[in-house]
Amino acid sequence: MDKERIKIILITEKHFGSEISVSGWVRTKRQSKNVSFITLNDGSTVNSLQIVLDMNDFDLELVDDINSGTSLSISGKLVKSEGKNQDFELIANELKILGKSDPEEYPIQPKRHSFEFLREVAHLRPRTNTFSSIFRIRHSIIFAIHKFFNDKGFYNIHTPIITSSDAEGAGEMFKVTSLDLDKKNIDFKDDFFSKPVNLTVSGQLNAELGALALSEVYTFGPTFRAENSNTSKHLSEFWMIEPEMAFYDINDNMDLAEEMLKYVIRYVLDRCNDDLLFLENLEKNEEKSLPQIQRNEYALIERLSKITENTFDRVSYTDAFNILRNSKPNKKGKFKFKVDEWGIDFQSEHERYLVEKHFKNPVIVIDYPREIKAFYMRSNEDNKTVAAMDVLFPTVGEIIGGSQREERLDMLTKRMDEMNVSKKDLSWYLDTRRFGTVVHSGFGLGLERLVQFITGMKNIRDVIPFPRTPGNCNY
RNA sequence: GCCUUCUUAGCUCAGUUGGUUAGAGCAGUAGACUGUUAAUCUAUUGGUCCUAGGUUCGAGUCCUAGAGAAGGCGCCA
Repeated sequence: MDKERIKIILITEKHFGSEISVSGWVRTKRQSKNVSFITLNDGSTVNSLQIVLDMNDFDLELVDDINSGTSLSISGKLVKSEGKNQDFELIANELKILGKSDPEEYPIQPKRHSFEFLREVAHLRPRTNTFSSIFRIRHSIIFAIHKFFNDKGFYNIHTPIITSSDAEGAGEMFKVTSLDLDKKNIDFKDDFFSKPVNLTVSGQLNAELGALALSEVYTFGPTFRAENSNTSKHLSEFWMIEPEMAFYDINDNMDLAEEMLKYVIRYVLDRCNDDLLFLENLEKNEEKSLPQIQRNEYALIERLSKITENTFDRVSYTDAFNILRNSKPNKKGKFKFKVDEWGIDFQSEHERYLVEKHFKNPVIVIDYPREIKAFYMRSNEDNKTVAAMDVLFPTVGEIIGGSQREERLDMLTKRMDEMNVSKKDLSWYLDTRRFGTVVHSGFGLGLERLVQFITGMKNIRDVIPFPRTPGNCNY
């Protein structure tokens, strides 16, 4: 007898009419005198398998012990369903309870729970349709990213998680130590690495070393930021993809970013239709209680399809600045931060206006003022801007930040001096410019922000299995 | 970190200008039911109204402080 996962049973007909065995967790049970129904899910798909129990064949005591959350192993015959909501059902002839679930204690009920409540039981939320869908889609996104780069000949390199570099300026870092912090007069020379070290905030500088040897590389690793950020778009621990390519200028960099995002979204559209449909319906139901203006103009799957079909808009910082300065909300004083002086950094409200109101399309903004960007970005001819690029998406905002890197040693060291970045600490980085430097580019993609966009989830804490945020590190 | 709002049963929520013994649906429990679909029907258990002070004859409701959460903002991916 075949032991099979529910996904295979439901999408192929190969088991129809035969004896099979399945295992999974009970979603609901509907019990009556002569016949009972169990909705069984094993996480392989958002869809569940209906199990039919003829009550003449089973002890009442056994069936009474089956509740939401109970794990079961069942053998039976797969037949055409007499009910309306499913094509197949399993007529059970053997049933074994693997693990009981006390219905008075089990927090997941067969009803709608708030995401806030499910965050408090994050260890059990993968048992819900919503979160199992999200985590299956998250897997497909991860897999598609690796496949995209592998198919293009990129090499995946692991950049360090513990780092002695703190010159990247990407935010507050978590310190890593094996010292007893209760002791006074701590000297980091006595610490494990004989110096202070941190958790990484970016693999970029290390990835550049790889690119300047293997030409095209990418990192895909955890990233840690100790910023006290309390928003629906920030995590203290998240996953970042950072491709880094030798012989790519800023235009090649933009082309790659756009191609990658479209590839990944297409991949998910092609393979996760059931999960996307489920999330789309969830979103529609949520939006019913919202005023029209707060609802999405297009349903989830259509939003994703549009991304893959249309070319991203590309605009220089200066042009975007002029669009914003001349925009209605700016003239009417609707922006909290007025757009009046060239050189300001765009705020969330400005990015959202560009993407959602002006272009109504993903936008890549390039050539930002040098003063608001990092030291390693390549200076443009105008001596005012750098070859930076930010990919802005609807709802989630900045999904990618990247640049062409400054490959000219004299220009790079000049910027480091101006911005007080230690040349001594980064001498290994400068060596790439001393020995066979080349034009190169790269960018960073926040995995969770992409998952957020693709699943339509409003809060980033709901697209990572175990979210870490200020004051919150459980499980 | 800042601003705003919220915290009532296991969950989702109602609770009037401060006024008897704080309610509903779902879940749970007991029973009924020949095919259900978050099954249905009957009965029923369940409360530190976030915490600590205060005002008042009287506080779920008003005030102060604290804790936690959500949304927005900043920092960024």
